[in-house]
Amino acid sequence: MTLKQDQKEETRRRMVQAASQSFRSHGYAGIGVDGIAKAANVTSGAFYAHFGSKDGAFAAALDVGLDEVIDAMPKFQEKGGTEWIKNFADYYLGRAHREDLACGCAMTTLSPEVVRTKPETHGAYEAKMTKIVALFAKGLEGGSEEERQSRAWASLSAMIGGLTMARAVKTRKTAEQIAAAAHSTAIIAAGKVR
Amino acid sequence: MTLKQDQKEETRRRMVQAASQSFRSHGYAGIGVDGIAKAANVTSGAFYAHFGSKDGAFAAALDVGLDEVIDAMPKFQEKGGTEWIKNFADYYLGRAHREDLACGCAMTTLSPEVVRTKPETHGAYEAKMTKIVALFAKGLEGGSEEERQSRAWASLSAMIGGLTMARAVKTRKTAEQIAAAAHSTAIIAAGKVR
DNA sequence: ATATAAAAATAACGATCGTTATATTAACTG
DNA sequence: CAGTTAATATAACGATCGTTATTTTTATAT
Repeated sequence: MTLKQDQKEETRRRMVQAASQSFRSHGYAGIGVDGIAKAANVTSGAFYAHFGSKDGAFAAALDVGLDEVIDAMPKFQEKGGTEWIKNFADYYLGRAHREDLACGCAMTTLSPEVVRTKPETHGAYEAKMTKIVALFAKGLEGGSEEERQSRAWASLSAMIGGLTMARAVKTRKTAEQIAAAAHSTAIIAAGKVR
Repeated sequence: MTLKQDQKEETRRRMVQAASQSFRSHGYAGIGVDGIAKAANVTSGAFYAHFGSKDGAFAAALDVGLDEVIDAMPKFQEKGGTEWIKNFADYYLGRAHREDLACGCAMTTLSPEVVRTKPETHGAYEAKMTKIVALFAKGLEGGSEEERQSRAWASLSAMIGGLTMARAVKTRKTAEQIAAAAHSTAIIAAGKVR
């Protein structure tokens, strides 16, 4: 690994991070290539050398964003049992996460953008989300694998929808009402109540 | 009501509808003023005469979008009882709604955009959503008013989150798995299981 | 040290961005 | 019918859009 390769890798890391935060904060169309490049302390030249297109940068940001979830899931679950889901929901719907768009979970910030991307990106999204749901389901008990995955989808739905509304609302009071409701349902949905 | 006023009203109606569909389809930053004006068969001149700014058009689109939900809610509930929620979830997570972004419910398509708007729009969003939840809760049974509203938030969370993911995924098979899971949880959340 | 390679910066492209100012059209009032 | 007013169209603004081509910089290999 030569020095030049190191620097290139470092530059790419910074650019992916800048793209990631920018797309989450401002949406796909809400930030420009120059803006992302500037946030990474490079210029558009480096941007296109690494990503090829704005679409490409979004795909990369989505990829690492969902990988963050994939990496985090086992850490929540490492103690065994099913109490991890409470900790997960605590974090996901808690104030810190609610009030940080730039570093907010990609499932909530980027999913609404994926709808408008090219089919290729749809496919990558589905693959990663399926992986996330499989990991989520691994931390659930009872029922068949298919049932557990269904409960995982349901629990994630509640958290993502709740987080989205809680963020859109003006007062913290209402945001917390929404978060509490979604929190409760996310946990129930994950359990075997059906 | 003079002819001129009639025409102005008609123009505004077309523009609000164009803004509504455009913002839902492409997101706030994904469509330009000229694009919206063209979709309404007018020019940017008429746009600014009516809305004052692009922000203003978004606020108007959000307003009518959430009013659509407010208007629809009593229609679902008119027969009394709680079975209406199944019909609501059927529609909300069904294929037709999943595959129509432009006419898709504003709660799902516009909420992620509201996060980035000015405080004023946040406030309008909260007011309308609170109204929607109150109407939703009116169709639920058991528990206090506060509990019923909490269940309404929870049920909406599941539907919105589920719809968002179902739309982002590539294959219909997976979309339907997500929709089914969210559907089930939306109904359970609306009932008094907690 | 010099030549070669790659990485990033710079400059420029036409297109579109949101917005303002002005001009044109058409309906209302007398 | 003439004059006024309101609604919409037109034209233009500087800024930014995504992208390509070229130039500069810098590290590696000879």
